[in-house]
Amino acid sequence: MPELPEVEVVRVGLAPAVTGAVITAVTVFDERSLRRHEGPAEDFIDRLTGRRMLAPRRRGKFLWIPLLVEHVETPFPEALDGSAPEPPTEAIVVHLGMSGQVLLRAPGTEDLRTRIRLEIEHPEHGPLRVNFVDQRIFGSMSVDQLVPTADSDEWIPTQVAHIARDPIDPLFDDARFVARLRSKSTTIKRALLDQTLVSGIGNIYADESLWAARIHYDQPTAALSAARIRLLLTEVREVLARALDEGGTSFDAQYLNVNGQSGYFAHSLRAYGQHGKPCPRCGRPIVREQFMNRGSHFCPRCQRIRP
DNA sequence: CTTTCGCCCTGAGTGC
DNA sequence: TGCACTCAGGGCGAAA
Repeated sequence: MPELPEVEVVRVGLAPAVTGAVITAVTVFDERSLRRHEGPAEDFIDRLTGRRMLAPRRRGKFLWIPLLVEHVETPFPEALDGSAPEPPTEAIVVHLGMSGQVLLRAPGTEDLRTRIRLEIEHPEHGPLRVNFVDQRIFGSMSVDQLVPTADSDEWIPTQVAHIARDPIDPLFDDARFVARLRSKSTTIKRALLDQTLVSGIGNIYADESLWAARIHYDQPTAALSAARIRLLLTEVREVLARALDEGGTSFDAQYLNVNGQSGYFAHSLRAYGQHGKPCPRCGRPIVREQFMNRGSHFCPRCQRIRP
């Protein structure tokens, strides 16, 4: 399941190939991968063909590539006097969902279950192919408008505007996160998975972070001290940083990074998928329980609900 | 308003 | 061997 580290690996891998490149052709093999695009496939294709891409950006699990404005006719008279170039107003937004992959390929390369394909031309690297592959089709590509953020100079896609900053974002507000958690009537894993509170965390890194912080997944957040939430944030960052160091962790063998290389680093997981195996801290078997229609893995000795 | 729930989706794996 | 069934879960709209 691609979470923040996997998406960041894709962003970093994609950056040198797409930044400055022009999209020369677009093929949509499965319109279901455009579920987040407003408009038909023809609109998606028309908006992208001929456009030049800028450096890819990311927030949480969302990835987007801003598109340079290259109008033949100048829309605003004041731009005629050689003023600064227009900032990008649109972007390609990519979400990998459960099984999405962005594969950077030589021209002509085919990949099984390619849903969308971009042919691009880079000024230095020449022609390349970007295959968006997605087995379960929970992921998507779309063209979206960029809108200003309230707390910085950057612009983000409208689809991403409601998503909170992620824990490794320098502008992530720890104090605000603590305050929001403590004021909610919810439990901690729900909160970690709520992308409007903190983004980028999915089921794997939620379980890993909670194990590291010794917090039970169903612990009510209102009963957590500010210090304990701050400890959890520290562990979240530690877990994400370790996964980033390893190039993006995923238990899912089908996860491939941008070059098609496997990103499988299951050996670093301490709780997720480890049910029946001894807890690396106390030796008691890790337990798996159903929670929110997904699996929750935890140590029943180290992680207990506190009043 | 806040919180929870159900749906989307497919191929690998399992059991009879 | 073949077939029916289960499982994985991110995000979002609708319901409570």
